[in-house]
Amino acid sequence: MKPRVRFAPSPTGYLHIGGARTALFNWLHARRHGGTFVLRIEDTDQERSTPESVQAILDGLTWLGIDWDEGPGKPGPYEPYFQMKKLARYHELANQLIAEGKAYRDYATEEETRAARVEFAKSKGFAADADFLELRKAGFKWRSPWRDKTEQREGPFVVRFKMPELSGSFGFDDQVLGRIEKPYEDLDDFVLLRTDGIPLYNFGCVVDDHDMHITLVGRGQEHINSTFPQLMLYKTLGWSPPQFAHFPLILGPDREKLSKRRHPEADVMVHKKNGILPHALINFVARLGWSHGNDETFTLEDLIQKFDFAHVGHTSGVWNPEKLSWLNEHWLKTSEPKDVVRALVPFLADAGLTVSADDPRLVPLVLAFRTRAKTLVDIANAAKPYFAHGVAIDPAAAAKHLSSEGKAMLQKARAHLETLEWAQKPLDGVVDTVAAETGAKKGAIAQPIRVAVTGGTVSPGIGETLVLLGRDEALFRIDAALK
RNA sequence: GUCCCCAUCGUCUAGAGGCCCAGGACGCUGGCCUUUCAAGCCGGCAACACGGGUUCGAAUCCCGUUGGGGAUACCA
Repeated sequence: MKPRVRFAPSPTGYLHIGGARTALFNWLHARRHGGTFVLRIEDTDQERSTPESVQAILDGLTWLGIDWDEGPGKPGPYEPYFQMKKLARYHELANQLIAEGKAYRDYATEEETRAARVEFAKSKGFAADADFLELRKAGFKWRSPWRDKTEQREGPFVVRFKMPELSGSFGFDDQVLGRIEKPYEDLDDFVLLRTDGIPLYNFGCVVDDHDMHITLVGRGQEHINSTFPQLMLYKTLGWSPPQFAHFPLILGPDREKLSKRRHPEADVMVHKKNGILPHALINFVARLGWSHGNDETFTLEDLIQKFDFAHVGHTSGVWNPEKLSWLNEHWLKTSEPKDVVRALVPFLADAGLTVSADDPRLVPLVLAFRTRAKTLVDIANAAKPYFAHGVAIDPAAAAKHLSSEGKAMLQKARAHLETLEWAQKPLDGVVDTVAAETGAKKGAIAQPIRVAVTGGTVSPGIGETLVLLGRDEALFRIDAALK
């Protein structure tokens, strides 16, 4: 059977790096087995959900090259793919559960729940106004007086699942972690529908995964515990649950869970801005929590061919910016130059250069600087002087290499340069020619040329640099330096 | 607190009882190459959390301890 998997983000901000990896693992699984990858927007948190966030998620996935078969902009058989558009469906199911005595309307007022809370707090020695979560930690459980009533009345209510009183434990076989179990008694009457009629995560998630015929749910380990109430729902609704796969978390360099607040790198798009290739990020994030022997670099095809849940790790991984950087350097060096150029163009624009993607100077430029750059930003910055007319010479470099001897060498080199075919090889030869002629060291010839032509002491090889500049510009700069 | 998950170099990891006095990668570091800077190449440092078992034999299995993370909402 072809798998149907999904990525179900909540649109409450940018695409989070952890979410991106969850999406990737699911996508890889679908692509490998010829299955379907569904994108579902869980927008039930009305306070935090925004249309901009939906767009940010779509943009992030698109940049990474993760496409979806069903979801926003991709009509499919199980529409809609936004939870807020199928409220009626949740209500229908909730009412069915109520009618069957498997859920109930909880009309408990604020006062009633508070009274119960205060009583518990007192018995445990807490202040009367102790934080709800603190009390939960101390073992407070809300047991509604409406649990066993069926009467309806006016006024707001939440719909709660009526947890059966069962002994023993239940669980599931996680595709990465193995068997996970929990005693029934650990579950309580969780809320299905809020007062405003909007479903809560556990309910909406189960209904949608069922409705969308999801066969495997792959998500972060933070959801392990919510699998249990969800399993109860499947059982109660008479549905068979999908398989589950829980992926390890990604921690920040400080070993805290990667969060939007403290970790800028949690935003997928900051890496785009930083000049990281999308595939480098994919490669990095894939290797964080998954492995394939000693392999480190993977093309997308490799990943699709080799990815499996069995080799997803069990341990949280720490974000390692150096490794991301190395991977970016690797893909900068090994990708098709044309592809690098395409990714580079926006950065050129940011650097103030209006160059079209098919400018013939771009490929040689990428070839010259890709081994010297960590990011596309580096390449764009390096490229800038090559598009200008004339160059400002660094005084320290001039002092060192454009002394009278330096200029003498430069003069000799210039004379040869004029006669040569303007290509890397013959141009490189000029250093040897002058060295043979004068008995000087190669550095004493190459450096004055380099400084004259680039303004500094660091650049690609002389021949390559000269070609990049073009004959006219190169000669112009040399003459300027000679003055 | 309770429940759940986890535990190999600083970091990501290989390792499914003997092939491991533990391999790869990043980083760090020494060198080679070299007209600069990179890249590349060769080398080095560096780990099985601890304690008990099981076994002829354990990084690998079991138990406990410790440590880390996650969940405990009318967020997802």
